[in-house]
Amino acid sequence: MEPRLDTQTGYLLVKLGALAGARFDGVLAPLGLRGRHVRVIEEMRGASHSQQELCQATGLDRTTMVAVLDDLEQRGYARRSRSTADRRKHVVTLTGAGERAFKEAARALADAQEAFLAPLSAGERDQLRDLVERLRTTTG
Amino acid sequence: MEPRLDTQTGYLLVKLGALAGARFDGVLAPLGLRGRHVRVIEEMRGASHSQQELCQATGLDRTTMVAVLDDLEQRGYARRSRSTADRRKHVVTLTGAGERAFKEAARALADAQEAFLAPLSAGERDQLRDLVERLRTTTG
DNA sequence: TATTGTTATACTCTATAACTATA
DNA sequence: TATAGTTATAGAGTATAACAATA
Repeated sequence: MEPRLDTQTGYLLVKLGALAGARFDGVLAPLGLRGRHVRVIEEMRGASHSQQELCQATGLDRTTMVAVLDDLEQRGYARRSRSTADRRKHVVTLTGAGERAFKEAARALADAQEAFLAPLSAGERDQLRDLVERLRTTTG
Repeated sequence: MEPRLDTQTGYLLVKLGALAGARFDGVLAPLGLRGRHVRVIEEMRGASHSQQELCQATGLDRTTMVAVLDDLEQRGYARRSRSTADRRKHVVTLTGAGERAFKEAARALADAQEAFLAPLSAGERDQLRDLVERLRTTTG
């Protein structure tokens, strides 16, 4: 007899990932953000990028990027301006408010992660991180 | 400076879970099944159930269950019949073809999991399974 | 002709609610 | 009136393709 699917590592990984994702979404929601916004902002920090470059860095497609930047611009977290070098491109820059929003989001996410991993000891968390990272870089 | 989000355990867990889910979906697709179908079939094995009971066992809601059972019935993997005890209920039973399809799917999933976890040693897989399981039962 | 950003369209999912047939 | 199953509808999410402006 086959072992129950829901006792297997693969299934557990899928479920745990979904659970973690929901937690993180829930933490960002009160800030009016979603994961993708945070990832895009993180990418913008320190330097300006074209939308194209942001797409490559984050893996979002360009139509999604338009919507994300619309959101960020509307909240005053980012600004778009035409590139003088290539007028097809938009130079996207992070505002001070955007930087502050990122810090707040990063803190909230770190707290949520801390709570999520709380059942494990420090050593076990390191183990988990190592195993997961290796799977992701090797398998994925 | 904050550490990159994509180097953190929580983020890695979310991504790895999504990756594993995509793999498993990909393995089931050629069989014309999705995860939910397999979970429902697994629940039906050995005993008959009402749709309601299948919903409780799998966490699917009843409108989704209708679609899943439509699929399974169309493929000849399941049959619905009126309960004589309570004619509102459908007694759902697994067919021989359904049982065979389940075995095939379970094997394909086991192979996919094996490949997915291949970068880890047997001991590390046990570790991973233990850590993930504990997180899921404690945190989730 | 190709590229950047944008908009429009269509498709999938899901969640809700309305409907039927029984109880 | 409540329950089991079904169907219909609407909303969000995503992916594709068409479009405008530059190059």
